[in-house]
Amino acid sequence: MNNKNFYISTPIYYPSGNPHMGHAYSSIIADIFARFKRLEGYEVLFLTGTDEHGLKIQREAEKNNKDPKKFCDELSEKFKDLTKILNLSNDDFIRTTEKRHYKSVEKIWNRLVKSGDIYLDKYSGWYSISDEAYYDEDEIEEINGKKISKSSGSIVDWVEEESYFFKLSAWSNKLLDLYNKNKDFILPVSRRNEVIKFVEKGLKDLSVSRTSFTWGIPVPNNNKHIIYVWLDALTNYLSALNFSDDEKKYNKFWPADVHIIGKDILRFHAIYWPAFLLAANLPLPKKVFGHGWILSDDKKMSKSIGNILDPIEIVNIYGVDQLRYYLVKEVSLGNDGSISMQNLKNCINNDLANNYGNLCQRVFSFIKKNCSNKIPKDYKLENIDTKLLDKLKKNLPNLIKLINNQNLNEFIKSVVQYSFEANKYFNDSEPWKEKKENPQRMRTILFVACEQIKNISILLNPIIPISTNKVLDTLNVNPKKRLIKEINNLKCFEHDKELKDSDILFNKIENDN
RNA sequence: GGCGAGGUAGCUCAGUUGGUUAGAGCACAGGACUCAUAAGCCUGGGGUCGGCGGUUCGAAUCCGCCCCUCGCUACCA
Repeated sequence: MNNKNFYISTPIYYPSGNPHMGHAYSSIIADIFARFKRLEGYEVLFLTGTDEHGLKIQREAEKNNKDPKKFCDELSEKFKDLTKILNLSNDDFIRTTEKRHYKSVEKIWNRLVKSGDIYLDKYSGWYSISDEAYYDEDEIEEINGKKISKSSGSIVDWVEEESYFFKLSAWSNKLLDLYNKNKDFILPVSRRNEVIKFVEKGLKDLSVSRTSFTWGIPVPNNNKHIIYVWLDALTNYLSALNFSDDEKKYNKFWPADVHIIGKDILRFHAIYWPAFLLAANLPLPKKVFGHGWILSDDKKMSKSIGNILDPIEIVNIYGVDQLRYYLVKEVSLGNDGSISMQNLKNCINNDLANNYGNLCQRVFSFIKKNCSNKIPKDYKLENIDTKLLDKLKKNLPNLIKLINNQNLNEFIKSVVQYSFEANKYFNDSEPWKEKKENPQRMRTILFVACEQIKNISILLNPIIPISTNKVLDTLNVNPKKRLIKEINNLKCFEHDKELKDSDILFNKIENDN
């Protein structure tokens, strides 16, 4: 019951090319949840990494005249760089080419063989080399004596390949049970329905080995085969716990609390992964959250349209907190979301610079000029003050719930609301008038403003950690007190210390058009 | 084709079990103030809630039909 551990993962990324906005988005939202759980006092394991096997990587490596491992070393490094650029708080970075991963994949494989869920058979079907895809009988047609794919028009050949199979079909009912009993297992709900409908149609056994290429983990005791990349890749979530030989870490963090993924890999996480685990008699992750895609000006990003938004470039120009904030504010988590440079600028200027940033600035500079640069301690709270503070305090359980239900958008909306209110409070209280008429009142207003800035900063900390830490540094709030439970604890300030110097938090962005 | 989701202000969306003049943010216009990044605060315009029909004292909210958009439809990940 007192389990204060939390395990969250991003997908492991396929490094066949450079990191892009989709990777950044998955990572950022996972990071936000990880950071929030830490603020709640949890011990968090936040995992990300790279998925490095498979035909595509092998091909890309060959194209670049590189050994696949070396090829992956270079690209994986770029994904590691991205974790720094995005200021991710990941505790580990797993690569599927690591020894610890090989060992845990082999362990899973052996368990599946032992349980009788893996068997050797033949895979056969109409295969198009150019499409790299198999087609069903009804997806092909015969023209001039040649079989071709209806959709792509490419020639297909009948091929037969020896393959190991996983008895996926045997698990349909167990999976449906799982979806039924755990309404939260697949989120958002729309995705859950998709998966259920899909499974209800019945599942075929899954081919889980390949002999047509070599870049992968060999099947134990049969080196002719390598293990199917998804069985390989999904196991990373266990490898990072040293599944094969460290029970302590495994027991502490498994099952995972949530796998954050993109909707494109939902099936693998919501069907294959729990099926593998069920068959291996291992506990299942508690939640799989499939987010939508990031579109640029309502279109999928592509080189030919020229609408690619590069996360690294945006971070370089506008800053990492700015990108993080914008992505989670603008995109409704779970749905596809459209982003644009114009909206990014508006968002930075309105929410960050004018609202939160300027709130801090106006309060801090007022204190500097009128209170010897120290947060007043002789405050006497009046109705308007407690009303402001209590509103946030009372809503706190609800805010926590929003995060734990992955309702990031509502969460941000609420927090921004507090920032509005704090600005209004400052306006309405008119400390510049009280300065002459009632200095005591002025000091109270400034204390309350600082307290609310502290509270808002803690709440925004998982989203914009660098900026909020600057604010909390300015306020001399001990890093150990930057926790959810310290919200509305009026004793976090060291009133004898002067405020640290603070620069402009968020520069406004000039519109050049 | 089959299954599913959705169409609410210029844009992004909220609208709980049907109930008084349909809301928020952004964008736009005006006003008073000055502590602050010419920021903040106040006020305002703007919507036949996809269309038609039905149930009801009353529907964005329930039912039917139609139009439009999007997602899933198995081994590339």
